[in-house]
Amino acid sequence: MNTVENRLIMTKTKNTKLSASLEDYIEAIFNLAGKDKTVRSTDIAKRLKVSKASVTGALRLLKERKLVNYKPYGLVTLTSPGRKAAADVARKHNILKSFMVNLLYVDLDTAQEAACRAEHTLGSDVIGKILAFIEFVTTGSRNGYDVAKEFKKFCKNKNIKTKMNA
Amino acid sequence: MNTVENRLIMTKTKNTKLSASLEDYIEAIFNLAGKDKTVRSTDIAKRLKVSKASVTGALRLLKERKLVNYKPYGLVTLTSPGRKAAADVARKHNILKSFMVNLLYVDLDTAQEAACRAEHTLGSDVIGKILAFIEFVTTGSRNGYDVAKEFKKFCKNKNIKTKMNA
DNA sequence: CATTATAGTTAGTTACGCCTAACTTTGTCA
DNA sequence: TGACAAAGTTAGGCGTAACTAACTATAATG
Repeated sequence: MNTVENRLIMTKTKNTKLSASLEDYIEAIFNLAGKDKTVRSTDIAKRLKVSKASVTGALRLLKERKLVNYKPYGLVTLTSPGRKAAADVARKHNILKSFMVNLLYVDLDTAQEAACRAEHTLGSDVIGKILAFIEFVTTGSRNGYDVAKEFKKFCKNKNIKTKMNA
Repeated sequence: MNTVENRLIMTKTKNTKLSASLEDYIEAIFNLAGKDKTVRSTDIAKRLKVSKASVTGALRLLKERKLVNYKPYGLVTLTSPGRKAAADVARKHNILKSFMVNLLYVDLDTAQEAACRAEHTLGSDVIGKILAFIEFVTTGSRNGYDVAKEFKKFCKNKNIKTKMNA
C-alpha cells in the first residue's frame, strides 16, 4: 500500500525492525566505541568495508530512528536505545560465535563471518535456546559426560574436518 | 567499474553466488516439483507470497544462470545444476530445522521460519558441523546419556520456554 | 593565519527485489 | 469456434543499499 498516509507514517520515524545493514552499522559503532571511545565516520567505513558516503546515509537513517547522536561533521555516539539495540545484536553475535567455536568446533574465522550473517536472521527465541544449550553443555554436572569433548572425538572418528567442501 | 566489457560479462551468465531471494525461488520450485510434478508460475507466487510479476522476473534470472528451463507461458522445471543447487538449499533448511526442533526444542513454526532465513547465511562448513552434531546426539552410543532429553530437562528446570522475550 | 591534506557530505547512478496496473496468451466450454 | 476466465508477462514505480565523483568543512602545520 502506498497511500499518502502510509508514506507519512513511514517517513516520520519508522518503528519497524532495523534492516540487517543498519544493525551492522550500530553494532560497528558499539564495538568501536568500546575500543577507543570516539567514533568517526571513517572508522565505521573501514570496519564495514563500505564507502564513507554509505556511512553518512546510514547515520542519517539511524538518527531518524533516534539510535545515534549525529550531526554532520561531528563525532558519532549511540543514544541509550541505540546502545540497547546494538548490545542486543552484539550479544547474538557472541552467542552464535561461541556456539560455533566452542561446541561445533567451527574454526574462528568461519564462525566470525557466519555469526555476522546469521545474527540478523535468528530471533531471540532461537538465540535464547542456543544460549541455554551452551550453558547446559558447559555446566559441570553432566555426571562426568562432557558433550563438547565427546563431540570432538566423534568428529575425529568420522573424519569431519573444520573446513569442509563447498 | 561499469565498463562496457564488464557489463557484457555480467549480463551473460553471472557465475556469482545466488542471492537469498533466488535461492528461495529454486527451493520453492524444487519442493513444488516434488509434490505434484508440474510447476506453474502461480504456484511459486503463492508459496513464496510474492506477486506473479516477481516470479517472472526471478525465472528470467534463473534461466540466465541455466538453473531452470523456462519459456514464457510454459511450465517450469529445474535443470540438472538447478536441481543440485536447490537440493543444497533444501538440505540446509532441513538440517537447521531438525537441529532447532529436535535438539533445541524450538517450536516448529519458529524453527521453520528461522531455518528459511538462516539457510542462506550459513556455509556448508557450519551446516556440516550441525549435521554431525545431530548425528552425534542421535547416535545411541552416548553410554546411556541422551543429550537432547537432558537438555529438555535442563530447560524445564531453568524455566526456559519455547517462546521468549523480544 | 593561510594553506593544504584529510574527513565528511552531497548528488547522482546502479542493482535488486518487490509491488500494481494493464496487457497478452492460453485453454476451456457453451 | 469464439468468447471469457485464468495464467502469465510487460511496463513502470518505490525503497534499500551500495557505489563514485565532486564538493565542503575541519584540523594541522609551516
